[in-house]
Amino acid sequence: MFSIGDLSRRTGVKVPTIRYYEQMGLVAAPERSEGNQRRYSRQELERLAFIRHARDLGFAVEDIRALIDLSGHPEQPCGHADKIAQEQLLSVREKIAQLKRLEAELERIATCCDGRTVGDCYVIRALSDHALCADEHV
Amino acid sequence: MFSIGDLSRRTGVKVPTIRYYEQMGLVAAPERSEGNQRRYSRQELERLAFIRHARDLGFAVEDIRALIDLSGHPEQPCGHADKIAQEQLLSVREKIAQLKRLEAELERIATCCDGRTVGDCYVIRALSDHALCADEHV
DNA sequence: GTAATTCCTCTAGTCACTAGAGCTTCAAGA
DNA sequence: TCTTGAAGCTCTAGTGACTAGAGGAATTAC
Repeated sequence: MFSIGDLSRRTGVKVPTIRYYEQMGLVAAPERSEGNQRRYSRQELERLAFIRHARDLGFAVEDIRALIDLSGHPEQPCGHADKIAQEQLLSVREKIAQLKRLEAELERIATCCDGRTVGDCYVIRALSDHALCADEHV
Repeated sequence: MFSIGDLSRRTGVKVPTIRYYEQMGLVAAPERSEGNQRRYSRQELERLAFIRHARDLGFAVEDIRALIDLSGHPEQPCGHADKIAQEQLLSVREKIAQLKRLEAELERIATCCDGRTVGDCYVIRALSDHALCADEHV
């Protein structure tokens, strides 16, 4: 039996976050001690580790809920789980592409400034005048 | 004189967002028409464009507030503006690195699944068992 | 003159937590 | 056994950067 603090240390999920997940229905409400404190089993530890892992990978809470539902039905075809993962991969790739565009422009902006005062600061000018942008971001 | 809708169309910032920026003090409260509708000058259009541009580049509202303050004092040294931009560049690079790690793992997870049911679905198994991860993400 | 569009304020919701107040329980040492 | 300090409890409210909707007023186009 683990206390909520044990669970937190073992999974790296903060204590208030565990309680929040319980409220959201992502983890079930566990047993309680005589003094009303949460007591978790190994199964619940594993589920929380699953959630942590999926959150680390950027899955939304709703996706995780779907994946948990799926994992409770091991006889079903797994196309759905696959689809969720594929979509997540796509969205990560989009974010990377977007951030790379930003990186390029920020590089240009942040390394060009050789002015001495704000009046001729390239950062400020570049932000004021979109025409200075090499290409459209977003 | 522009209505809030004109401003929105010209800058690409949504109408409620413009009002939100006003509430946050990022743009000044503009003049009003006889019927109490907002009327903006070209100067305010430009400031909003500046904000839009900075947001596109991922600057936080607080950063933008600092940049606006700076741009109001053109005689000051621009080290601060430069610093904000440099920090933003660093944080974008960190995000890219992080997302690339996620991409790699998701790729592995999402392309390996040749199981037919959830019971042997690689997606679910990989999420359940962190040991299947090639390397630590986060 | 009227109808459609745009505008107004206000409250509340989004996501995934995080912080804090005020209280109770638990575990370890004396 | 007592005490003390850490950890737990519930509850409300705050974060960032918007977004949605209600209910009404002003503006614009025909």
